[in-house]
Amino acid sequence: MEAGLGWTDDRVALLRRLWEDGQSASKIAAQLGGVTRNAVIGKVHRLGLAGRARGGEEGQVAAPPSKIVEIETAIAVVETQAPEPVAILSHRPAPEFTPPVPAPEPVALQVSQRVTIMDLRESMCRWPLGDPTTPEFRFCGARSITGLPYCTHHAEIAYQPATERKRDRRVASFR
DNA sequence: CCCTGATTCGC
DNA sequence: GCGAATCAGG
Repeated sequence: MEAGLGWTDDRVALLRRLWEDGQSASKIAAQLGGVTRNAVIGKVHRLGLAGRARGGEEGQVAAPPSKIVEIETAIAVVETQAPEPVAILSHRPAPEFTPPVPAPEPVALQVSQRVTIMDLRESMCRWPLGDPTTPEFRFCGARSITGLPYCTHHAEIAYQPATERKRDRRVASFR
């Protein structure tokens, strides 16, 4: 599953916006998923956008990302990152984003930090928390398992064997 | 040691 | 075109 990664128009567009927004290559890579920061930098150069957003004169500091971009990015992440576990357990979010089914189950106690897209790092859990269309949207942010995008808690929810999923019906609830 | 982007070069 | 390895630096 999850074929066709690579620089699709979508991903390139996202890359452009984030880079021009002053995001670091590593953060952009983490958000895109499936690519390293080297790949991002390489692509940036090939696209001819090397050198950050220069307002004109030197000493110009990149402006902080707008709220809109932050939210758009969050949505993009959910659409490009979450598909793996989400597509299996529930259904891919519709264009307008269909809120996940309410979770009647008390998925154990979780003490996560919750981080915004801005503070999300490669080693942090990328499990989406809440509604991406709201400013309150966050990612789990807990230490992720090496090699996986999620922490132990969310990895358990994300990667459930098809067979086991049948009897032990657990729903991906983004909480 | 954490991070940053830049460049090279085999694929 | 792509991106890992590497370089140079903060």
